[in-house]
Amino acid sequence: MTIIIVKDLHVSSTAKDEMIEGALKLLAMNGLQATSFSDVLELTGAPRGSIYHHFPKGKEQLISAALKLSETRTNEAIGKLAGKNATEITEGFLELWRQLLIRSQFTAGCSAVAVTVATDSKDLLDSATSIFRSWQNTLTELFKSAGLSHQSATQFATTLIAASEGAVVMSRAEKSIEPFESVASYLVQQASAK
Amino acid sequence: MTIIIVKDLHVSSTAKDEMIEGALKLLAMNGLQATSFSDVLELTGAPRGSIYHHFPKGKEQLISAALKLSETRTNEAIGKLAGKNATEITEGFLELWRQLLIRSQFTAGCSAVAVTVATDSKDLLDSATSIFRSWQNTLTELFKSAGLSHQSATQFATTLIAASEGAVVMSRAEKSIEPFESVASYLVQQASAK
DNA sequence: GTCTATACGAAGATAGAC
DNA sequence: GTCTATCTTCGTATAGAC
Repeated sequence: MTIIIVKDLHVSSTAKDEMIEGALKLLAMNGLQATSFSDVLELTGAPRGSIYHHFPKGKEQLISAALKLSETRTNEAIGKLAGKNATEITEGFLELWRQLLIRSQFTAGCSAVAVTVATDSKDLLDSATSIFRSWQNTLTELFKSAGLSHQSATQFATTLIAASEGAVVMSRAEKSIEPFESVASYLVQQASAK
Repeated sequence: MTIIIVKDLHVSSTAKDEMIEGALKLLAMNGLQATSFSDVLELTGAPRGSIYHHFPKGKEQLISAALKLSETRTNEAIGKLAGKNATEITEGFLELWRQLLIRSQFTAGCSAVAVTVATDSKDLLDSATSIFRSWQNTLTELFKSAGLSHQSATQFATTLIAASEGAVVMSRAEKSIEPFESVASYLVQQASAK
């Protein structure tokens, strides 16, 4: 009897989805300009002929789809923190970034940051803005449900996002979890005091 | 009588310095890959023939010099906060970023972040790391002089840097000072409680 | 939906004259 | 130190066959 190990079981993944997925991965690791069609094709094994079939508007459309995917995914993850207290919400959000850093061995970061600091396209900047805004809104609501005032929830949500983003960049630069954990520890402390 | 207005009076600026200066500006605005020699030449008016005269190792050398310039400048600015209390140090550091955002109308950010999220060069990543590390060290010392414990100073310095970096990115995305000010307000509050 | 081939431009880098 | 010209590579995009 032979056992077949399927490395990645994507039940209904199309070539298009694979490309979006690959673009997101490369975006987070290499930045916007360094995410080329060639790289995406190499990573996904997708055929070159498919690019402009699936993304007639070219690269912007692919990147835009990748950002949209990132927004959906992260919002799903954040949504699971509903009903928890401020400390748990903070820890849960930080855990998402911690996993990204560790799994990628400090080579990956936030796709929205990568795009924001490198794009000249209004549309792509808007897509990145949409990500930050949705996190902001969701986290603010969660913190309010956890008992924080509107003002306090808003401010702490924004700070949590900003500090996480910055900490991820610092840990990528250092190739060490240390800066991230230092910031994480501080934030959890703050949340627990609320 | 004719009045001659000199737009930029750099007493002893060489073509090389102008190019480094220009590269830093473009890096902060457009990101790493989008900072091309052509753009630097256009911005500075430097002659194309000078590039490989001044930077024989090419683009990496130019970017590396720009990061070094950024490190020197920011450290000078941070150094001026010596002897101040925790609140003033925090406000002073934040003010540097606020000025960058406002002067550039939310088009510029941190060059070290731009490089970290977009480079594949070990050397350039190290240059960025050096920037974060020097801020970290300097701010930690300042906070210790202001009366904080070693542990507390370290953690707050790291968080201040991370949160500032993240807030700058968010404000660039939103093209509004709001996210930055929300984070800044929170951080100053925290510093004042120490 | 996928393939090959190719056009087109931009960017980094080099050579040699002045 | 600066100039022009050129080379190579690479990335996006297009065309047309299968």
